[in-house]
Amino acid sequence: VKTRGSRRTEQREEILRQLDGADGFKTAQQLHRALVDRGAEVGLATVYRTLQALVARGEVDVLASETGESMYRRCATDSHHHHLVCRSCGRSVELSSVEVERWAARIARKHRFSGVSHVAEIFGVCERCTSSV
Amino acid sequence: VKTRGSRRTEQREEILRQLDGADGFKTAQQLHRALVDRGAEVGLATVYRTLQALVARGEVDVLASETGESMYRRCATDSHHHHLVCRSCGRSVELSSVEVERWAARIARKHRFSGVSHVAEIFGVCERCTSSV
DNA sequence: TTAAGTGCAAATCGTTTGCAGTTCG
DNA sequence: CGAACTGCAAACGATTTGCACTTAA
Repeated sequence: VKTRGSRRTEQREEILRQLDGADGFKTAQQLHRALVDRGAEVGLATVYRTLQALVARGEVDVLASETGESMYRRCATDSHHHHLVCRSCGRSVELSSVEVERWAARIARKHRFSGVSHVAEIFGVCERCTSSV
Repeated sequence: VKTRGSRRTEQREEILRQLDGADGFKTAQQLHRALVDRGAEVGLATVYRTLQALVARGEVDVLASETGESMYRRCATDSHHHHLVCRSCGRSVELSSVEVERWAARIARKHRFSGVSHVAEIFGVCERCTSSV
């Protein structure tokens, strides 16, 4: 286990800036492309490494898209929550749900599973994307 | 769109047999390894192609593991449902949840998202695996 | 100075595909 | 016979890593 993300570097700032500017979940590749297009000099590997570090520190949320790629977003809430994600643009809404939490806990208890975690994400097409097609 | 899985072949039978024998979600690679170990002559590509076909026909369930790999299982219920999956052995329990369905529908409506789908899986370690460590 | 960070290219890993040779119906 | 199917190896796309070089502290 290395100590990562302890320094302030140009590229790290750029990546954070990009994350803040995004209004939804983006893949590492999308973020990198955006950075390059914008003129920022950051390598793809660095984007991956940085995102990894940010996730480890809990500063960024990851979720697996329906196709299996990891998507990242800087979330407002630092506690556990779920998302409603637009399949088309990645725009997302943070959700906290007592129902889901209770459901997961109840099921786990019932079947005597330990070390339980759960994922619950809703995918769809947001209003803006629906009308722009 | 091709017509796939219309024939009865030796390898298809082996794969189905393997799926029936499994008591939880398995990756394509795990299934393939098991088949080879058992002496069945099936190529990895065939396993992937067959699983794909089975999923398309709704005879098999897929879900993305926490690490992003696809895991397959022959499910009893043919309608939409969720799972409680053991991280250690893959053993799983099928769940149907009115709460989750209602929650997803309510959230989608509220934010005016269309074409909505959702995933909700619970991961943990089953009793048997917990005690065998 | 020196551990942390970076770019690049090569390496992984899961999965898909092109193709030539089988096989089911 | 002809469309499905198969194996194999090459192709892929996302992510990781080895390495030599740079830089923050």
